[in-house]
Amino acid sequence: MGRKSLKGARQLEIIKIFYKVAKKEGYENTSIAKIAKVMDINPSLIIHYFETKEDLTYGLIDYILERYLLIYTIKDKEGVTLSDLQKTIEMLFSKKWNLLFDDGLFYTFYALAFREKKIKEKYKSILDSLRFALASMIERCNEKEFTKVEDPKTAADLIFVLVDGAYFYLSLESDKKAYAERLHYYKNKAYQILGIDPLLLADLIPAP
Amino acid sequence: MGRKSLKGARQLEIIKIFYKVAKKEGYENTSIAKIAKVMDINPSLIIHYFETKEDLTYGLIDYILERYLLIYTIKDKEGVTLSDLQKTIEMLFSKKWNLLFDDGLFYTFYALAFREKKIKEKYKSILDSLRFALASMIERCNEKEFTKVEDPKTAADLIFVLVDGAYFYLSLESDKKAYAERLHYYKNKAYQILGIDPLLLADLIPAP
DNA sequence: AAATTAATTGAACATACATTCAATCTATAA
DNA sequence: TTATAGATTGAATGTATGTTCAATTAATTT
Repeated sequence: MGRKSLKGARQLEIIKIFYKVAKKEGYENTSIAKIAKVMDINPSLIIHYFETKEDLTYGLIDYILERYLLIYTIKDKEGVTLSDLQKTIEMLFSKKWNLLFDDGLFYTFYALAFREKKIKEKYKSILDSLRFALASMIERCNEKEFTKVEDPKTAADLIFVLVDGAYFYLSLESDKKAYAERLHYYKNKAYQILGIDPLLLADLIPAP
Repeated sequence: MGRKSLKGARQLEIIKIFYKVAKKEGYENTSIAKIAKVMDINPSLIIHYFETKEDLTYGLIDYILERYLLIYTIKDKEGVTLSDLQKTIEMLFSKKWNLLFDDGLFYTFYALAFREKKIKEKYKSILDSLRFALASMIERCNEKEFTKVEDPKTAADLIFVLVDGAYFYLSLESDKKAYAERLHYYKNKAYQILGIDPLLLADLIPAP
């Protein structure tokens, strides 16, 4: 008996507002009081659902990493086609995910990982699972002889190094044309690693 | 007449302690009061030399970026040899600079760049100058026919993408062996880009 | 209707923060 | 020696922080 618990739902609501405020004003400028004000609730209610601010922060990190994982949604099905692999590459080198999660916050918590082991492990496991997913996709493409990639795991790693390295620099680039050209260049490098001629797939690739 | 100004020297002292404390406890946990306590001076003295905390933070960022630039010290002289280029590559793929500046803080302020235009410009200009320096080094090696790199600028960019992308992932890797192996692999990729056979240079490269 | 469980509020807490201002101390030049 | 400019202190300010606790309100079951 008693009242139905809203814990899960309420926690998510709070995290979403936390995310929203932190995106706008920065994580370090986002207090429990601010979140409460935006939600028009009492700050102590937030403490009621998350015992400490630390817990709340971990909640936000999980939220962001889940969305980070979500954007790539690398297919796990058996019936992988070359077009699936290609769509994945296109996705990795697009900037669609900006709509799903904030780069600034992603890097903020990445920086935090250097001092907090828990966060480091979270990030590591997410990054690993993405690499693993891409590697097994390449493997299945190999099996069906769509590709002939020698070492799928190494190839997947290298592609992600390109992705991460490219965005690290390009996030600072304000010239949109330069941005697009560079990204396109690195994308072609990725296709090269896979032994795929991007010209053959031209129909599916939007012109740069 | 009057007293000699200590401004410059004192500012540097303060920044160095700021760096030290922030490295240990994180930027967001480092207050003016904490810095003052470590230095055994009054907090208001810090405000006297840096009008606001913002100014102090910019000072720290400049300090870190200067050191970041310093570690690479790409030679600017005319007499560039193949060994100079090679030393640069070795340096880029070593982790020596950990002694000079803290990765965690470097990424902390990198994350801040997403919200603060001034910081973004600082980072961009540092990253660009490194790329430019490497590109012109390659060019001079081309002139002397040590290398035959088609597009030195693009090659330099690509090498830095490898560096940045590799460290982005590897900073989360705690397995030292895996860390070293991966780094070595990406370094070889860099040599490949330059058309240099790393085996020919084996004497200068420490075994992985 | 009564009992129970959870949601929510509101007041209060100690603490830490960046910054201010006036006062004092100290080195240097005239 | 005296005037002066800068170094340094110390007290004070107002604001924001995370967290606590008791009190109240609302939903659900018996």
